[in-house]
Amino acid sequence: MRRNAETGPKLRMTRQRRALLKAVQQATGHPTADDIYRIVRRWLPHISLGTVYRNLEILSRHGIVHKIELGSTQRRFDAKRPSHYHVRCLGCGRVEDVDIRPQARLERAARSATNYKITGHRLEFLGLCGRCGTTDEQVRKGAERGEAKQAGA
Amino acid sequence: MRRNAETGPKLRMTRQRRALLKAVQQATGHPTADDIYRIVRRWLPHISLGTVYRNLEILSRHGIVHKIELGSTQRRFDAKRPSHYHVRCLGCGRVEDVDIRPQARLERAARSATNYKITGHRLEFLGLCGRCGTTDEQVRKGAERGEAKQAGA
DNA sequence: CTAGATGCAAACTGTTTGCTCCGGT
DNA sequence: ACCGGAGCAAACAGTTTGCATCTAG
Repeated sequence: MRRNAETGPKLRMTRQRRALLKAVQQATGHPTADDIYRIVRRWLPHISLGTVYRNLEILSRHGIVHKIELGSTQRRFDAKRPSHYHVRCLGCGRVEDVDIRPQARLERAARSATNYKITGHRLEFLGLCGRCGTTDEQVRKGAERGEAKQAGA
Repeated sequence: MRRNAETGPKLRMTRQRRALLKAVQQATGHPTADDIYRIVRRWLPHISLGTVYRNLEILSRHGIVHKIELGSTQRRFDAKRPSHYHVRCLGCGRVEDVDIRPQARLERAARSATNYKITGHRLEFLGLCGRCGTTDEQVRKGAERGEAKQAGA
């Protein structure tokens, strides 16, 4: 099943596709596939998780939603927006946007430091959110769960 | 089994632990747990994958090896070295180091842009390695496999 | 009408864990 | 001798896939 990533076969706008899109857009933060599944089931109780994954994948391939693959093994998605960076709370795992403009200079630097054709970059900050930052307890819990804690990975 | 992430109980230097360490250090690039498993079995044919994971986790908790969790859902490890950045080839998936010093300014910027206690960051570049950069074919393959391709995730 | 999409369930991959026996210190 | 560690297998979480059936265009 050869398929060109850019143009692909024609997409059909099905009920579930529309619902998925709506869910991703209305979801605050950066929902996981499962979060989205739960939301969409409010409108389409019989939608299957497979459909959610399939569509999230397709939509992200078409640049309509954005797939986030950083830290942890679980993916998160968000409505496609201009590139931006994220913070991940080491305590509770939540992910939020960081309002810093993408630094083209980083890619320039990487370009001259490697022999790769650099096409992009991902930057994620690690730390403690307001809620978790006060207790500190969760950091250890996080560390025990195996969440990374050092910089510059 | 409460366990302090920083100090922990005393570590025992077992045969398999030593082998694991050796494997991580001698492995070129950034091996996955499974790569390491294969290497170590050359010396300890009966070591179990569980042991590999357990130790990699422990060693990384103690800052002896470095766990990389970026892109893809599979983890990679390397011998602990000063923090550094990585490039991931969108064609073949290989991961290499990028020789750029960690940018403290990024964390400073994130600190003022959020209300998180920022403790670190991870930066990964995406692109095509020398081998894949020429064909371009693999990019589409990568896209089909679902590898991300846009920046600033 | 028909290629593409869905639902469902089974399969997979990578990782974690319970348990019992083993071996560093 | 003690207690952390090893081996093994079963359990998990997240994601993917095969197949028969449906549906948007």
